[in-house]
Amino acid sequence: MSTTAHRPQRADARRNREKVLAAAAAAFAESGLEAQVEDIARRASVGVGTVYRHFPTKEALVEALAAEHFNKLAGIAEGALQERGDPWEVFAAAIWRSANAAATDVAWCEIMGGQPTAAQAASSGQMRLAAAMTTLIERAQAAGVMREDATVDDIRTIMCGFGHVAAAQRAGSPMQWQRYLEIALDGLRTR
Amino acid sequence: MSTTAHRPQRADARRNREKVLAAAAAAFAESGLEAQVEDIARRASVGVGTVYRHFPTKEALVEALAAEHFNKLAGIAEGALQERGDPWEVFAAAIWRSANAAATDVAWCEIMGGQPTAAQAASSGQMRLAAAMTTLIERAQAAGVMREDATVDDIRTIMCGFGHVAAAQRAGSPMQWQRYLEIALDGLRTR
DNA sequence: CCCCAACCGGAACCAGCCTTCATGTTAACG
DNA sequence: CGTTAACATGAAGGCTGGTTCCGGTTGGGG
Repeated sequence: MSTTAHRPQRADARRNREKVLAAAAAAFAESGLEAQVEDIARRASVGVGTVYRHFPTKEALVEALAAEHFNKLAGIAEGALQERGDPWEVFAAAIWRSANAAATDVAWCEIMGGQPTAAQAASSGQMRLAAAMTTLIERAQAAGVMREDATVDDIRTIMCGFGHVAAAQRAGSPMQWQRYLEIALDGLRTR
Repeated sequence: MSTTAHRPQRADARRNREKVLAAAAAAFAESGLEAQVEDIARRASVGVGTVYRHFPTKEALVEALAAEHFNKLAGIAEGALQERGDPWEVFAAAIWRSANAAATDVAWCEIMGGQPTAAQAASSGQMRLAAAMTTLIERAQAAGVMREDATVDDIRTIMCGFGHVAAAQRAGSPMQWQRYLEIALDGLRTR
């Protein structure tokens, strides 16, 4: 009565799960969150039913990818914690790295741009990201290179704006989000 | 064969058109662009068919309101052109006035945040807004109080981000868009 | 090799929402 | 007041896109 996992998971099932995840990542990256489940299934060479076997809902799929994204962002921020040098440069470089990672992925931008779901807010990636960012900010402020009143929420807000700008202008002027970041970062710096 | 307007428009028709427009403005302001046509009709005490008699499509209704909004923004910017005083203060005040006008109107924020449709881009409001903004920017730059490389497109981008931030966070922290603007404006200023 | 639970496929289903249309009503001109 | 074209109504239509479900398939333990 304890071995619920006598037949844990079939090999092909696991394989399909990965295919779906990869296909979803590609579809969302290209078309944003409005990519259709059927398109994802097609890319994975799988029926829609299979997608739903592995993820109860389209949103669950999004959530899974969002978690991945936030983990990557957390990784970038935590990496920056290790770096030596001018705290401002360290902070700014982390932001630029994050932006560059997200900019080519429409869904990633949209996730950053939208307000986080309950699931996201509680995800470990978000927590780690917020923690690392807080330290980066404090260090920069201690060195007197970042405005004293800046908070993690401000960064979140700026990155939210970034996400929208990058997602919205993927058709128009492609590099406008870089200008956006230049200006916003300048606004965070001490003068 | 010239008088196509023998019976130009019935009085009640004109009245209904206004009711629809007002109802749409209210519905969009409250629920954003995803407000439903049926809701608009209900608010106007009118059938959906009547809405479609006056506006061929929901999008046309949005377009009409968008034009109104851009005219208001143009008015604000042109008003600023008349003002005396530090060009930075004049510019910044115009931005704040615009933001405050839009912030309580979800659809307005979404319109600012989305990329402009062809119709919008060609609207007289947009043109006037861009023209006035350009002058405000040039004056500030001439006075040495705004970064030299700033352009109208940068302002557009920043206001696009603003729209999204304000619309996205209407549920969460309500005043975060103000922080956003503070920082972005600081980034535009000369240090 | 057999068998069964796990798994797959994709047509059918369903809900939300914009739009149309056939029918009934009304302003306004003569 | 009669006539008519303009107008209003809201149920029905149709499209889009997520989700379900059942008949068929298959991995893998015995």
